[in-house]
Amino acid sequence: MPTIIDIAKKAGVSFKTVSRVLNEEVNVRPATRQKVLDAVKILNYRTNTAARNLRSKRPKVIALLINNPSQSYTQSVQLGALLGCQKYGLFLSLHTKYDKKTIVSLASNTETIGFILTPPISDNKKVLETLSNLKKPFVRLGTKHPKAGGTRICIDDRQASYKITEHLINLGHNQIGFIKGHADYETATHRLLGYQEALEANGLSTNNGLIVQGDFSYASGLVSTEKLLGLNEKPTAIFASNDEMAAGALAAAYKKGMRVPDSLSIVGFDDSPIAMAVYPQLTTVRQSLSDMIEKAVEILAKPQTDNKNKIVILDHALVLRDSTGPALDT
Amino acid sequence: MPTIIDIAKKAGVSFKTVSRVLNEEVNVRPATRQKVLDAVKILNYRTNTAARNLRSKRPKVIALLINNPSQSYTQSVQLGALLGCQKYGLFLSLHTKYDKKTIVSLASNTETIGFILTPPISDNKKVLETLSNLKKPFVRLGTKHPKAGGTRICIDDRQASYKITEHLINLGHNQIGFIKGHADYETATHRLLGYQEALEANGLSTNNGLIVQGDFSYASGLVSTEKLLGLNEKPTAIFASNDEMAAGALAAAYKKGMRVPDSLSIVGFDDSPIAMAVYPQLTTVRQSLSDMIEKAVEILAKPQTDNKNKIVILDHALVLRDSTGPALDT
DNA sequence: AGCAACAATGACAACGTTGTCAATTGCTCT
DNA sequence: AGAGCAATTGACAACGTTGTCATTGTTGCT
Repeated sequence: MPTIIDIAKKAGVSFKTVSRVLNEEVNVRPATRQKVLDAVKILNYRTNTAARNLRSKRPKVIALLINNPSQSYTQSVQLGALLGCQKYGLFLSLHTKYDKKTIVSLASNTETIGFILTPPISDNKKVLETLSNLKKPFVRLGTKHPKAGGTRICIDDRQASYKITEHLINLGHNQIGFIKGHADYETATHRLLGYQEALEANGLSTNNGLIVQGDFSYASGLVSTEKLLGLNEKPTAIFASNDEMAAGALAAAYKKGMRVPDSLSIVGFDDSPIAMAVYPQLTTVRQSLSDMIEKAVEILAKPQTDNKNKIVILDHALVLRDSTGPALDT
Repeated sequence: MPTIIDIAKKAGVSFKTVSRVLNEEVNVRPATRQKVLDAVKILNYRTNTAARNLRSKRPKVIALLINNPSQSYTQSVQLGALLGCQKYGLFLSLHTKYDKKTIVSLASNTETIGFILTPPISDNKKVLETLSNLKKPFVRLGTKHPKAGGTRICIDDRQASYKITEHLINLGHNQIGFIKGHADYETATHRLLGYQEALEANGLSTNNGLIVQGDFSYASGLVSTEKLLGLNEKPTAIFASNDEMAAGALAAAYKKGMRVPDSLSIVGFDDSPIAMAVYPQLTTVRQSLSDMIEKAVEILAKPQTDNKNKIVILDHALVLRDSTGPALDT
């Protein structure tokens, strides 16, 4: 492998000048820069990151904190994180433990640039408290709440929820059941709010026992739906706060012998792979977690822009598939 | 951050001895080792990996080649890879492009330890040819075929397939449709063979037009099942070569108004998250891709053991859920 | 006790880069 | 043309570790 010294010889300059060119420092004459770049190309030079890190102490590792590695959203999270890190020449370290000790030890590692928190860790009090004392930047995914600082990246869950609820209302549904997500997730609250606002805006009651607590799992979607379908005033549509619970809702409907969407409409949220694997395929809200996390990596990788306490709101989209249909005439 | 020199002072030895202890070299007196370890603990020392990498030139990166990052199996692959890398203090670099140029450039990077190939790349002729000229170790997942060398890690697809087919036969099914996987995947062939062997062993015909070509996608599972259900001699059970196709098969059954498992049994393969998200939940074969890949990382991380051309066969398990039931009396 | 053989430790260079500061070059202005 | 100044380049140390080789300590044997 060639070193900057080899490049320097080839280009007829000092190796320090080569270093300057490679680091895009100012005050290098264009002609000199070109000579160096040519030599780099000819010798197929690649920076030795170990040497660079040793001397420059530029940190190189992003710590990604995730709660439950088996959850469906982690796939795109990991993918986005890896791709983002590669884009900026960084390394990713993945953690499913996030006690104080772990975080402090990560933060005290000079190689660590900062942290990315995924829900529900984004709103975990202890973690935020620990991080706020540590002077390392961190990005929180899927939350709007200012709390202990850090850049936040999310979609407008409330608006998305409003829109998908309105979609159901427009189909004629006026008894819409809602399965709430796990209380630790801030998104769960926003999705509920959006649902309630849409009902109110359309003159429907929001206080009729149609809201059931779930926890984002398939099992909770199933149980919650069974509860809803056992009510005297059965819902004609069910809004599950994520796709996994919507899949559970489908299962509950089938068990009762109901056909979706003929006698019951179901919507989910996330557009995870599951949404297209169930029958009928789910009407849902698409959000790109991998975009979120790539953005998060970018923010940590380029700290020059002032991102403290900033909030980034990404796009979402309503995805209409086959799990929703007109309400039955009653 | 303390350095080995600080540790050396604290422990009253030379910094070289500290280095020896940290690298678990032989020929260090236990008492000396203990003094060093105590100092390490007290000062909370952490090795500076940049310095270590610079001097030792021990390579530190594992290149993971995957075909389609959106496929369901990639989640556990990535997870296993990341965890494995962390266990051995390595870094993971993920690649979805695997043309000759990419591979050569990765291999020429001195930081690269070796490659892990996931299906169908494990049996990609071009890739194997390129790699065999490059003197970097590689591990191939999900294939038994010797071809161009490299350690192979897989389950016994044939036996697993045999067992799940036999499960259907024992339920009384004698018309079992089979949806083949994508031809590029070696596992697709083994699964077919296991199915055929089980039929033969039980005196059933294997040559009756009940084998349809799929490509491991949901859509192909759906279309293939429609074909099978359109036959004069309809199958009473369908064996889809993976869970995604099984989900498609379920959809096709529902479209026809059939109930699973009452009028049609369906089995999948992989036990991916989808298997538990559909209704009814799938009877399938569990294989742990994350175990496979952790093993792969281990093999690359500890090259001292002679693993050339070795094959590692991991366990699998039949998972009986709700998508299979007794055959109809006809 | 004396010596060999080997185990244990230490001294110091080297890895490839960036940081610091000094030296040189080129430009502007009189 | 020469002074003065900024832009550009270069010389060399330093980063924290491991590799090499020399030195010291210990054990077993005669």
